Parts: sequence; structure tokens; C-alpha cells
Amino acid sequence: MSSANQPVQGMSDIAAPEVRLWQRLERLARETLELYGFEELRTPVVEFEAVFTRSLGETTDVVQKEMYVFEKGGRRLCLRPEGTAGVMRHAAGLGAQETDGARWYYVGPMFRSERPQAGRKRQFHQCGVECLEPPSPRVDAEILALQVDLLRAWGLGDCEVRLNTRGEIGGQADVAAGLRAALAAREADLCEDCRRRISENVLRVLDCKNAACQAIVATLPPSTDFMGAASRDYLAQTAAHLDALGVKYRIDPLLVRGLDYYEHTVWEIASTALGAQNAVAGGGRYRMQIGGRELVGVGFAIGLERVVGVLQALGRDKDMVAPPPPLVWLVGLGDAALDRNLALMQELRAAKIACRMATGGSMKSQMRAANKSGAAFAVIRGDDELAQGVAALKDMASGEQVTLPLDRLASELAARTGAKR
RNA sequence: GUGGAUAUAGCUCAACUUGGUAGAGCACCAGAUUGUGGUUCUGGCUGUUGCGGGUUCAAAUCCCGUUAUCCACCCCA
Repeated sequence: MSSANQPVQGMSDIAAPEVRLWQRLERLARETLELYGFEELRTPVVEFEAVFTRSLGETTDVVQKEMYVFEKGGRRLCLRPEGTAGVMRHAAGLGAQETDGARWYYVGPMFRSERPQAGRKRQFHQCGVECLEPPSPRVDAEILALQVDLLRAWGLGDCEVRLNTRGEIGGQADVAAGLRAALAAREADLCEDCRRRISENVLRVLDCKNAACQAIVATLPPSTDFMGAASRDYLAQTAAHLDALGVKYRIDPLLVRGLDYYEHTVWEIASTALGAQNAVAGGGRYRMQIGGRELVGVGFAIGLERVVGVLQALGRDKDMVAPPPPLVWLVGLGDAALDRNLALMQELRAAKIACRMATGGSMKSQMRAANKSGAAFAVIRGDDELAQGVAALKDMASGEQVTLPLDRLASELAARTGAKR
């Protein structure tokens, strides 16, 4: 309750049993991503601020108000708010022969200083990929199919994919100008925010939730009308590849993704099982200038907190985690037995048998501890057992108890717990 | 950054309206059972009522501030 034992606002501890679900998700992710030829890339959590300000765009919310920025030794540093820019910073330091065709994935914490709410933390976790193969609708479709595949592996088969295009980077000014012109006549009817957005970030008018604005937006020509034929073709081909792959999606001309580095294919994946923050994942194709190089790729990011949130909302989280291996609890009566049990634990663990013991206490309290821990078996030794070179083995579920010679204990436990040697 | 709700034992909550020095269930510890857990019975422990200030003879209760949590806006994962 006191501030001394609380984590920082918007950041939280992930403890058992929930952490076992996280471990499971990460394991499944690595398996799936490796099937698509991706290698893990671990970039630092701390980067130069400029890595993000330049690539995401100075006017984006992430850069303007959500970054954790600090100064150290006269350098402007920050906690990474997303994964792509750091991976591109890494790529910019490599030769072209190393980045061409590179496929990297990452899993780790990201930081945004927003007000916390359901499904939103200040430290949150993303699993994402970046693919630097030459631009092609084929690659975009493959990467989106991978994301859907991964979500399905996690038990989220029922998410909705919305797809859109931002067009070629060179043509984005034309799109903005076209939308501004189309909106000019109705400017007075837009909400206060949207009147500001017309000049600052006109695409944002498209996904305004204000009913009056939506009515006006519905009368606009689709933004693809302001793009060149090549951009429209790119979207159509990507959609055709997705159809061929059996990936379900909905083309949504009003889908907006705000970061400056996007071009062509963009998408978002949402789940109805979540509250207001229902986006589980997003992705798209990008082009950015960094370290004197231009890097082109396609990638996605999945919010792990939100994946966990969906699984919990659907009640699927319990089924996804395997129980820990059967535990053996060693009960020792008296110091001599406790000492010998300490050594015995080493032998059992060498035989891959999970075990624990209490540091002392009455037999009753040790048995209680065994029960509380969920131990499958108890091994009991007192002065009598030590003298005879035996141990009592008790099955905690059935209550049955047998006395075994010590040299048979490990093999008997291995057989009963299914331990692999 | 803006708005609403909330903060009491390890956990879930009661007492707040109408001020009179905090209570239940679960959990935990012990005994019944002197070498046997999980059920039962009996007993026991647990609190600067988030924090700071104010009003009052008296504050968990009323007032102000502050911090945190939850939810929503903005935006996104």
C-alpha cells in the first residue's frame, strides 16, 4: 500500500502464476518465428533520443509527449518507446550485404509515459519482427500471414485484421493536400481537434470518433484516389496474396497509422475481448533514413499485455500453461536428518527430480509446508530411517506410504514423477 | 495532459450517510493428534484506516492538499 513497496506508476511486476503464461507465449513465439526464418536481435532498452525523433516524426504523440528522455554525460538518451527504430539503428551500422534480406525478431519491454488504463502500461512488452527484403506485396502478405499465424498459435484465432495503404512516401504530400482540399468546405462543421488536425496531421481526421466528423469523413473520396496507380496496385496485389494465403482481413480506408516512417501497406489487429484499448497488434511497410542510409522493410509489433488480456478475458490463460514438474518435499526430523536431506536433494536433482525441503520445524509443520507447496511426494527421514538406511516415501495425493532402501529412492521417484534422465 | 471513481489486516470487503479510539470471511500460526499434510473443532497473530495538514473535546468517518490504483478521453501495443 505504501509507496515504498509499489512499483513506479504504470509499471508492474509479473509474478507466478501469470509469468508462466508469459514464458509459454515467448516459447511459442520463438518456435513460430524461426519457422519463417527470423533470428532474434536484442537491442538496448536505452537509445539516443534522436534514433526515435528522426524516424517516428517530430509531430507524433510518441515523440512529443510519451518518451522517457533523460540526459547523461551531455547526451540526450531515452527509453525505447517502440522496437523498429532501434533495429534500424542496428542495421544502419552494418553493410548492405548484411542487411539485405535480413529477418530479425525481438521480444522485450517498451516505455511510453502515458496515463495508465486498461491494457495500457508505461512499461509494456512487445514481440515484433523486421524484414528488410526488397519491397514486394508478396513479402508484406507473408509477414502479415506470419502475424496471424503467431496469434493463432497463442490461441487468438478470432481477431480482426484491418488493412490499408499509406501510398508511396513520395506521394504522401499529395494525399494530404487532396484531403485538405476535400475537407476545406466542411471545416467549420468539424470538431475543434479536427480543425487543428487539418494543418498538423490531416490523416488523423479520418479516424476521429466524433459523430459529426465521421459523417463528413464518410463523404470524402477514399485517400487512394489521391495516390498514384503504383500505390493502388501495390495494395491490390497484397490483398490478392492474402486471399491466396487464406488470411482474413478487411480493407479499411479510414485506418490511420501515425508514425512518419510508414509507406504502402499498413494494418492493425484488434480483439473484441478487450476494452477501449482493443488493438492487439499493428504493422506495416516503412522507409527511413538513418546513419546516411535508406532502409526499407516491413514489420509488425504485438502487445503482449494485450495478448495476455485477451486470453484472460476468454478464460483461455489457465489451459495454456503446463503445470510445473512434480515436486518432492524432503521432511527431516532432527538436525542430522536435515543435514542428510540437504545432500540428498543434490542427488535427486542430478536425477532431474525437482525437490525442496524446510529448514526445520516439527513434522507437522514440515508436512503442512509440503502440502502447501503442492508437492506430489514427501520423503520422510528421522533417526530410525537414518540408522536403517531407508526413507519413507509418501504419495501426497493418495496418502499411501512405503519404506524404501535409500539406494532405490532416486529410481523409484524418477519412475513415479516421470523424470527424464 | 484532461475527466470520473476508488484507497481500511497478507487477500476480498464491512464500519463512513448520522464523528465516540476498526470488524468479518479467507489466509497464516498453534493445539486436539508427544513421527504424518490436505477435512473438522478449539485457540492465537495481524492495522500509523495510502500519505500530509485542517475542523473538533473526539476523525476511518467532515474539509483541503498530495501520492497511487482503476476506468474513460487523446493516442497506440
